[in-house]
Amino acid sequence: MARKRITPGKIRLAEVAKLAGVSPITASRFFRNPEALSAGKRARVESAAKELGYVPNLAARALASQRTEVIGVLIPSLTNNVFSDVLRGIYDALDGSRYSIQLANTRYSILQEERLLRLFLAQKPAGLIITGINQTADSRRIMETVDCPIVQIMEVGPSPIDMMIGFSHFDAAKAAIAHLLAQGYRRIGFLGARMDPRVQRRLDGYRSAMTDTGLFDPQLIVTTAIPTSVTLGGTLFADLLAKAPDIDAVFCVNDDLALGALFECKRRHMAVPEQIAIVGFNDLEFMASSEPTLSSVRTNRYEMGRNAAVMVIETLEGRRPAEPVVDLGFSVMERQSSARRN
Amino acid sequence: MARKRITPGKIRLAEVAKLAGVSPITASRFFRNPEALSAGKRARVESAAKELGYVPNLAARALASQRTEVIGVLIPSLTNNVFSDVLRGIYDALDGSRYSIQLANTRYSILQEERLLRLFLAQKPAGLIITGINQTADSRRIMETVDCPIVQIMEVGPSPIDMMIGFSHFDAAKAAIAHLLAQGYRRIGFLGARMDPRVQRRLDGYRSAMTDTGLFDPQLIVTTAIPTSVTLGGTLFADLLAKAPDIDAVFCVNDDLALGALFECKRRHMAVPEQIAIVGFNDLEFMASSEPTLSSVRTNRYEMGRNAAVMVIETLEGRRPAEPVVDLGFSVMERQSSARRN
DNA sequence: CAATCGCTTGGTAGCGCTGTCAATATCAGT
DNA sequence: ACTGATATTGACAGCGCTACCAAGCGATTG
Repeated sequence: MARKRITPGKIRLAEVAKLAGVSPITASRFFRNPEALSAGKRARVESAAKELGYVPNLAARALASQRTEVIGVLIPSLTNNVFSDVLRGIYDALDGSRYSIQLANTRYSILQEERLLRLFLAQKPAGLIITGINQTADSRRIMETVDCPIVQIMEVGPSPIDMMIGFSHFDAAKAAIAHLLAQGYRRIGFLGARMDPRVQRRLDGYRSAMTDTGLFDPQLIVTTAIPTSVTLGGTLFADLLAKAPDIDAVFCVNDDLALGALFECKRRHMAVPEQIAIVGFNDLEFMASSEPTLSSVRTNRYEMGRNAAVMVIETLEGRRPAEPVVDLGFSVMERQSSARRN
Repeated sequence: MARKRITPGKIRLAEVAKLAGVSPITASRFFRNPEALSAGKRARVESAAKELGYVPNLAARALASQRTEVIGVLIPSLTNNVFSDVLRGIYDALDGSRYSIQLANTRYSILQEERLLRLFLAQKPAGLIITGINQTADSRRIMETVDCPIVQIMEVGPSPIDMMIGFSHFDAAKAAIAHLLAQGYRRIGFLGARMDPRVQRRLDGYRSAMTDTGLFDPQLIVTTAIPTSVTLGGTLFADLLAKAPDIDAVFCVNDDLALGALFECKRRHMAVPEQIAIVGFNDLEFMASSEPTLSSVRTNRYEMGRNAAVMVIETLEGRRPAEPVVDLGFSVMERQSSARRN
């Protein structure tokens, strides 16, 4: 004989319904769609729930309704402060809503991403936020067949799986180089780390700008697969100087590298921007307060995360955004480190 | 009449059991405690599960077993890169395990923390990781009655709720000041932002060290409730100089402030460390590669997160750590910015 | 050889909630 | 007053899994 597992003190929906004098199903509706109840019952259920301190059992709800209120988030790194800004936006947008976040780290591997994707989707998430536009063919196929809102973040490109929010890394890098060119710099080096797809597109933007003006020279490019750091910025800058001692500017694919390059300049007593101009990417907070202040390409990371989450929620609530692809743009913050040479 | 909701194609535990030629309950046991099965059945269930691509339904499992495999994590900030290191440690430790993370941001409010705590505990988490040792009395009471492993992280102190891992912020700050004193600095300023409980304890450590040597002077202390930033470091340092122009060193409660102070020194053409020594706190990556390199107090944030998660898992699996309170210590990284004056 | 023991396996029921549909109450229109 | 339409409410069963208990079975023991 199987046991009776009844937990005596626990407050279930049935208890709330009983106190409110309605059927359990009506009480259930109160929590999911209050408008469907008459004002009287609505008030009764509400006060009964409050009186008993009722908290719905999410597992039971998920099992019965065959869906969850969890939004899966796949990002490539927890270290990179770019993603912590995005995450903050996502968490802020979901704060106070019924939805929660399940986060996973792909470690910049699209195979790992595919594995995590399968894991997530098996639990029927309410929505999905995924980084970038470079997924495996299988990942794409899986996501296209699944029935939940999906937002690709960090960049925009052709053929979104569902929705998309970001900016063009190619254009952003190109604009940074255009700024340096406009300031009169000609031998502009490129420093890149990690070289994930978005960094690659920044390199493409750099190459395009340099080629357009006939200034392209492969000697000006230094890249590595190593993850970024300030220290690495100094090292790469030193490498660049060794390869191309005549550079007059350097574009760094992120601000950590730019800061590292700045420190390396100081160590070598090279004047910034007189001898070397420096431009970074992302416009982290410290760029505006360094000495000299560092130019950078501002990207709207917090807004990106926030809007991505909002897009998912709106879709879930039947108010799908009119425009599935949102380009948040960027702006080149021109500061002392790349000021016009005299 | 109610409907039959049977989903035809779906692979449930029953299908796996059927293919393996065992009862559903035996298949269930395979996933929870493989050792309980005979080798033959174990192999049969395993291959059946793989063949069908079975993925357990976590909601059903949670409902039936009355517990989840979710570890709740309460941290005060998503912006602060100190916490991103801790989080990375937690995620790494849980990677590949059956447990997942539910993260929430208390925004440095213990009332918010209490609210989130109630929310979490209502879902019966497998474990809990919570920041700091300053919880509301109600929070403490709730946590003491709940039956799951709890780890308080970031600092150590008396009367842990359950387990604890961190270090003494008081001792760490005191050691930093001791280092400056040993180097011959006497008028040592203090820069503090946010002033959460841990920062307060660093201030206490500073005060203690200064008082011990008869050098304490309230004019040397500049604090603010504003969240930290590099820019703020510059501003606070300027404030400090206005209050106490004769300072010869400054201890900053974190590295962002230290970097801001360094830039402010450069702007004012004050030589570091000749005129002003600078010591930060946390030893973020950039401290070792700035120019001059910046002294700091190294804290083991990644290890803290990792070990906290491991402590939770070990407890869940019946191997409770012998020592419930772990002091991870710290080390003063003595670099150029606080080198002995000539 | 019966009694006992430990290991493995299975049957039954139920975890707490919601989807489906039917039933009832309410209301406007003729 | 009656019909049909609409707004509310309720009954039922079942979502997929596991807790509990019992039974089967070979090995051990006196």
